[in-house]
Amino acid sequence: MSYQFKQDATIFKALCDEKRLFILELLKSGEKCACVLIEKTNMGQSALSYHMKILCNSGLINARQEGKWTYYSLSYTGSKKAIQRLIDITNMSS
Amino acid sequence: MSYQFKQDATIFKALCDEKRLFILELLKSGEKCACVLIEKTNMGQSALSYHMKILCNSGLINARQEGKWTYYSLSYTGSKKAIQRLIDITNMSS
DNA sequence: ATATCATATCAAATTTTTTTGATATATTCT
DNA sequence: AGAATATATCAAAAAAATTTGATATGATAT
Repeated sequence: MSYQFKQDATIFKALCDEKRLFILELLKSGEKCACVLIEKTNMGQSALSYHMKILCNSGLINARQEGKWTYYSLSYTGSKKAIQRLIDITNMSS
Repeated sequence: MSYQFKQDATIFKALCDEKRLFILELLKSGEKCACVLIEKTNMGQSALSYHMKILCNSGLINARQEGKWTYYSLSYTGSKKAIQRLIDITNMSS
């Protein structure tokens, strides 16, 4: 399998889980601290950390460290790229 | 988790596997019979059938029966919907 | 310096997804 | 009708993803 397929799979893997979709939904209203996400999602701390890593690796979100807190936000660039890839994959560019 | 998250997860689940991305790539050049996909993907028959079911359920592809053959093709409607959902999820509509 | 807090990482347990081989079903061919 | 073919489905095995609890790391507060 090509590098492109691997890359694309990583992007859409991030989107194929309901909990991660809920996290993205929460981020639509703006940057959130991990602690807020833990609270709103009712997830354990390490489970949230696991999901945030998958989301970060996909490029769909950005992480920012501030002291002992980590803030997450939707990535404009990552989102644009994901949409473009989906358009390509589904042949909707032609 | 809401119905919408479940629906969206089903769409992106279809896209998070390299083999399914390869199948979609093959379909970009037009409708293909299952037997052709088996050949080009080097998959077992039942494995292909499994993946095609996931792709069909996502709405991204259409299946058409003709005699003993099944033909698959990209779904324009499904693709458009998937792209729209991704735009929504990533807040790129605003 | 020590204690506390937020988050990351690890390993084991659990759950979900995928593969494989066998069988079922429906269609065509003889 | 009986044989052959294409695909779907099932159940078991294998592989991958997720959860959980414990521990590590690094920052702030006392």
